Amino acid sequence: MELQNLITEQGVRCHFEKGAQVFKQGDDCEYIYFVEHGLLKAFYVTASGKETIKSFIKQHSIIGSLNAALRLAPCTFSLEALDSSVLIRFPFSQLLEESKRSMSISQEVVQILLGLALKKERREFELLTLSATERFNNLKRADPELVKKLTQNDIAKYLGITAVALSRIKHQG
Amino acid sequence: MELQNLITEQGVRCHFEKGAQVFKQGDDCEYIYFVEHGLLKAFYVTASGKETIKSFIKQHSIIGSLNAALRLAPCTFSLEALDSSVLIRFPFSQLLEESKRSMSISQEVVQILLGLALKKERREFELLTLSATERFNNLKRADPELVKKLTQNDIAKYLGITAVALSRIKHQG
DNA sequence: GAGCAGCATTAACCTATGTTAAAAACGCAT
DNA sequence: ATGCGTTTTTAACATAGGTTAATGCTGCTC
Repeated sequence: MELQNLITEQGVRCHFEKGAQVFKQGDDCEYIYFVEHGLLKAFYVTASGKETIKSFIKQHSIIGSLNAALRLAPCTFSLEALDSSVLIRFPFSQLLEESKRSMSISQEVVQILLGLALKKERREFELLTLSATERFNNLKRADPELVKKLTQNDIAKYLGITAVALSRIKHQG
Repeated sequence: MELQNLITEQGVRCHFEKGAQVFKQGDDCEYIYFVEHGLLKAFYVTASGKETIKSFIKQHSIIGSLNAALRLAPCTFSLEALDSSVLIRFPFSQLLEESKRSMSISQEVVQILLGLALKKERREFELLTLSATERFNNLKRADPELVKKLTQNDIAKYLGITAVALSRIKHQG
């Protein structure tokens, strides 16, 4: 857990109230954030103003816009606290530097990226092959606690449908 | 390019004719494959028999089922040659071992995983926020050559729609 | 160049989800 | 408990995409 120590010791702890934005789509933000506690949502807003949620971020996960962290482009999504949250911010470039110096950090980075890739693959699978109803049932099964905490609106935006459609799904025969 | 050498020298070269399956959904397959040349598709088949394409794999990319490679579960998708293809197969566990021994290999693995995560993120974004028409236009823009080579059916399965719907999209006003 | 196989298009109808708007339920502050 | 703002549900209608089946096109093979 060398990486954990590095981030906790050298990172900057930031507090965000419910509703506060950590970064916004279009920002330059070269940090990654470790969630000490709280709950957040990462979401896209399309040109027409429609919001869709990429993922919910819980305690002890790491989040950041890869595009922005790698300095390839501005953030592709926004990050907002759904509950009062404490994050530790750490420059991604520094993480990559450290990973070049320390074998064990490099290994931890590999593990984190593998975990990320697995999660993204599961999400891609669901979006590509399941109906909204099936995706909703999956989410309830995978994380019932989370479903209880969220508004219908945020659940719907995560599933890629509207709150109206979600309400129909929940009450259909 | 230490990793490249490792794979080319110690991996096993395999030839697949058009239509041949490299591995099938449900298989145990702990290898990753480097595509020396050719074109392949990675796809899911649902319980009801519907096929959806996860990605097309071109020359010089690396492909494998992460779930299977990490020995967490059987392959979640199948891999099939769309053209006669030459792949070099390499055990994923060995790659992780080597990456523990060599800093530069570990760094290359990080780079590959970062690239993979970026690609998955783009795909997730498209599936979540764009209509089938927009996804089709994106694909044409991003890789017109690929679009020319594929059948309408495979393009549709990649977009998450049917060939009938794709035909409508192409010919609509 | 006739016949066949595989792919692409078209048409008709069906279903899931979107949109808008109104009504109902809930949750908090006083 | 009352009232207000927010969230959820319901309803009515619109649209994208699915399903099935028929038709048309392309390129082989003989």
